[in-house]
Amino acid sequence: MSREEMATILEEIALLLELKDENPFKTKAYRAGAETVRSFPDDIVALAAANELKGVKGIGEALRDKLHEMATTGTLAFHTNLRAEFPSGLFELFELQGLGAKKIKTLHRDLSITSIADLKQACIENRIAGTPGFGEKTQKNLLEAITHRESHVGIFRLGTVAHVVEDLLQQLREHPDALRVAACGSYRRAKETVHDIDLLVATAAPAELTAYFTSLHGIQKVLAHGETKASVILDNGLQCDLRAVSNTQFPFALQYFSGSKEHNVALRQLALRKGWSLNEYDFTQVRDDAAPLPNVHEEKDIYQALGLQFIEPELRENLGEIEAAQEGTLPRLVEWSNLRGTFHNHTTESDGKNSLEEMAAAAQELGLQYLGIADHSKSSFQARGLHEDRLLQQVALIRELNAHDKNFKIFAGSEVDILKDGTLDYSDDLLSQLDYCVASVHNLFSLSEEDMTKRIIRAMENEHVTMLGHLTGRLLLKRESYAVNHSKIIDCAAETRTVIELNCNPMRLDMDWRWWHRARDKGVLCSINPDAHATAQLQFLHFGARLARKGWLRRDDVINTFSLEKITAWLQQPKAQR
DNA sequence: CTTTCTCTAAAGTGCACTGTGGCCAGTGC
Repeated sequence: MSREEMATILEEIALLLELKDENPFKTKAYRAGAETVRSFPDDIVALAAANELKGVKGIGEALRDKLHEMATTGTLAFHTNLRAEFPSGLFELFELQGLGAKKIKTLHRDLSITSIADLKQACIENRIAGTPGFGEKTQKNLLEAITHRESHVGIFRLGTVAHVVEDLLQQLREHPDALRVAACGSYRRAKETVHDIDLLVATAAPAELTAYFTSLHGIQKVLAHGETKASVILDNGLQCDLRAVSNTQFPFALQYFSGSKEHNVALRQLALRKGWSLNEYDFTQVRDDAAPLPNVHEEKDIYQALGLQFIEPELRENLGEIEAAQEGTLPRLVEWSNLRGTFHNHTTESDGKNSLEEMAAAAQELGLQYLGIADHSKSSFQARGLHEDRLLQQVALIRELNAHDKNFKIFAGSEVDILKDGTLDYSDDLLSQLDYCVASVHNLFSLSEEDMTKRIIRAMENEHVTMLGHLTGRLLLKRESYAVNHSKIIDCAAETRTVIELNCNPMRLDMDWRWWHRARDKGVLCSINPDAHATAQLQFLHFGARLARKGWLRRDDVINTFSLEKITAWLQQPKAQR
């Protein structure tokens, strides 16, 4: 049994105990146990099997025994028995906004509802309103939550698919007949969410490659399997297509299947003007007076033949990139390797999983020169936000650690809550003692657009606010953005010299890439921040770089490409002069 | 269920919002 499986079972037990109305602290202990298992810095499965978990914080006698049972037998009787008490469909009900254990229990007990499908039917038949604890409004809200969820079935976050895709690519590359391998489609264009994955392989033996592909590990179902194309559903429900083409067709197929559709339509029109037709396999002459066909070995040759600069995949949305490529004015996009540090990260002081020292070590290992620590402020109770004295202690510790290391620097900051009226959770005096500050909204999401915009603008006007955190608060495929006027925020950021964060936690990717081009043109600077709550999450910076590219950002538009010397001096300047 | 200012029993993030049902309960951050 894997570490992840053990953690998932503990989490499931927590849900089941909630349904049984157990002591809330008991359920919390199981959830905490799941987290401990996930982030344990050693081989916890082996330790559990050997019964050597005594003394691990958060794992007491009961969890120790259960982990031992799972690690040795592969199952847990306690869990199996508990599961048998409830229908399995109940679990999906937890995914609906507004439903928790208590209400699910009532729905199950009073209305025999055991799945989302049941619930939907009951809402439509008006059977929910009138049940104790449920009224007209709740029924309407539930129906909306179900609709919202349905419209997102089959959509996946970039962060969810990235490692699956990279794994499939690696397996394909290992096949001796695979000459070139690539992922295309919206994944290659770095869309924040994707519907499916398009893989491409150049080979002289297409049938062997498609057969190999359909037999790979992690495939739930084969939808179609032909000579040059195969479609499968992966274990996580994601559809994945493979196309096998010849080596000469490869650049055309790569270009074609990378899209976007709109970008390709515009490209084909350009080709027609030269007398060529462009499809997924080659150029062909369609007029007698056509120019001679170009030699194409790589994707960039296609763009060159059409009189264009090479257009990076992230930009291919037909949002001005073709015109810019004709004029030769495409930006040189920022790259992951340009990043020297990052600013919005948490530690165990608030809701992070790793200590200050561990986070700093991980950042160094990643090749960064500096790391900004921005734990939550006191109003974020749920995240164990820091009161003034704890923040000052943290600052002192950071100063002390910095004194020992000349090659790496920790910046002392805070993710300070923007309160309802736009004032901040700490005094100006305290904020002035920090190296920088990220200001974020964490509550009262239902304010009107006008009030929310005013609230955020007031915060940006504070001279101590270096940057604005996750502008819209969205959680991709889970929670809508709160209402906020992007244009006004961008204008204000330009005026007040407030940096806007590109929060690159794959759940957020906020501010949205569609706004960055405009912000950049107004002179707004970007900070790519992983919002890391654990050392491994510093890797989210990879997604950040890709989304920044998608937003047309160059190296100099992103402050965490600045060297340690430059960023140190930059932070010390008064905000108005940055 | 775990931890501890412990040795057997108590304490364990706390507030705001929504909607329902009569001044509270459930959910979410």
